Amino acid sequence: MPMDPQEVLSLCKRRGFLWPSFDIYGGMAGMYDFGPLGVTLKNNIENHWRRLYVLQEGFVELMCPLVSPEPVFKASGHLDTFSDMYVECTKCGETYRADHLAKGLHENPATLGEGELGQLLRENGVKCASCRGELTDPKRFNLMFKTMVGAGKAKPGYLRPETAQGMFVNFEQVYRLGREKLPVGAVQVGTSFRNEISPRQGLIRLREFHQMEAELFVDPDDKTWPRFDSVKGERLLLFANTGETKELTLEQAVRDKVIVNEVLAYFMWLTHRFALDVGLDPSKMRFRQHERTEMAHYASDCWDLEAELGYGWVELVGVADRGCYDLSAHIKHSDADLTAFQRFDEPKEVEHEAVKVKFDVMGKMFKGDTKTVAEALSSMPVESLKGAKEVTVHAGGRSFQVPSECFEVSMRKEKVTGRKFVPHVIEPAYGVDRILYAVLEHAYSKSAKDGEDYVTLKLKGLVAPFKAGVFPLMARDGLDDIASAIQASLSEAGMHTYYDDAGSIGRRYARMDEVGTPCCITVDYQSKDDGTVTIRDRDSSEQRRVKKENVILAVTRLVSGAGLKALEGL
RNA sequence: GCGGCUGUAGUCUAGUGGUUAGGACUGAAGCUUCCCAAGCUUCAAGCCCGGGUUCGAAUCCCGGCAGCCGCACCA
Repeated sequence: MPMDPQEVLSLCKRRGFLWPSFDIYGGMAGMYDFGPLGVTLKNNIENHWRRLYVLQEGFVELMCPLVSPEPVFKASGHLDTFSDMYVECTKCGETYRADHLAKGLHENPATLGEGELGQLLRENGVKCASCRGELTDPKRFNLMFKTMVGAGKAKPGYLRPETAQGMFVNFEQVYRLGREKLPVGAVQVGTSFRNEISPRQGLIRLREFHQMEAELFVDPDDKTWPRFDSVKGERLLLFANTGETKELTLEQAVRDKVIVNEVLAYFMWLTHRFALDVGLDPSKMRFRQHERTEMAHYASDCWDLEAELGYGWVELVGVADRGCYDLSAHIKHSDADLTAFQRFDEPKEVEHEAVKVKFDVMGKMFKGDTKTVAEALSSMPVESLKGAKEVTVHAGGRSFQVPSECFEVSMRKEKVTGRKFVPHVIEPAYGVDRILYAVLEHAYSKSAKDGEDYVTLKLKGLVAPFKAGVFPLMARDGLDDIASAIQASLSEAGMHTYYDDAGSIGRRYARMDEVGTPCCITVDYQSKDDGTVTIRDRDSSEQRRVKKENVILAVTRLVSGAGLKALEGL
């Protein structure tokens, strides 16, 4: 039975995980405040992710500004493709994507400006599809928040719609700091912004949200990953865009070309691993391959990790092979050298056919155009020049007839010490808020106790905000002193705990169950006699006695999911 | 952004154009040597915001904001 998200969100507010922002001023759609438990849960999720990507896989972490100058998004394509033009019906108010209406009227309507597009629609007499009413002029709506940086001659700036660009524009630094070797990867964990038209569904579509993105720069001719072998027998459930659904080992998936390459497969596996670690239910998870039409045009393959939630199947993570698109775009717009260089073991003598321009002949013929023509000629494929009496060269918007006296094609020897290339990018992009919500929903468990609903959040110890509750059975007779000392020792050991001496013991257990605390320590009268305390496991609600000096060890074991039997001898 | 539905303490909810908006849970203080939301006493907390109609509006109307559903959107 699907969970009602309202119920989960209600618990989130009640217990201090998160709630809609700016409530006292009427609220603002698409914005959420994180409360004490939500912040801790988010930190725990993010830190585990760092453990995998930074510690285990060796990515380096960056932190870049949220506000970026316009050229960044001109290069990335966000300025053009992230903004859509709309027209509205003046009669019934229906809105349409202007470029969709212009389909068939122009070969590429997406390239037109507001004015041109408006004119095109008017000339062709396009009317509202539902009521035949007149349409307004196209209006641009960009999903990026715009601002101005500085006063006076202020420059436009945009709140970043993804963290990825920070890694791309810093490729030179990342490559250099990685000692100029590939593969090299960078990650960024932080806030991004999209001015969504209609935010919906709680944490699923926010205007201000959190991402954990990794950009792995690889040699296009070597899309392998050193740790692949250790996981190649692991299985993933794959919904391919061919319509087939298969459970395959990573090795099979790569061999059968279901997944385009090894490194992509590896990071899909790592994503799966991460999802299990933070407590997502494997029976409500799948990888879905993007349809060819849905994939960005430059991507060679893209898979989403989806989770089944009360909202349906929701994308949590996208793992894409983005080819050389991002770095090439920044090379083109910035003129920076965002390439990698692979030195050969031995320099190679390479012989190849090359065009040699005879400037003496050409200069007399083309005068001031010589340079332009020569450059264009040199960049033409050698095959098209060989044996030709005359070739047509297009340069500077003009055509030139160049006779063969002006050049010759000959073998040329070159010493090549290595190859220079634009790395390809493998991008695993995680949506923190969606993952956090999915973790909560998958952990949400309701049972009947004395005819009433009893809610337990079965969070993994790894992500649980509190690792243990610490209670004196009675807040007197010295039980409270013992309990306080135990809490202090757990804090010192780095564990976030919750001390509670109020109300009945069952109520205190219930409070902890509802926020997913894996275990509770209770100091009772026996503790005074023999120095033991009880430790209760959340999911079974059973308890064991352990010596109070072993409490840290006991909590550590329960948090790691070892179960009560791991407490033998403590 | 469009259309439909909705908005009462932290949560769930009752409510009639008319006195002090009712209940449950939660929360707080206390009592009860008290291990699974027990019991008792006391307390705190609410009509989304702004206009209008009316002698009088939580209730009717309009606008805004927010939520849900559908459409559109989701590089």
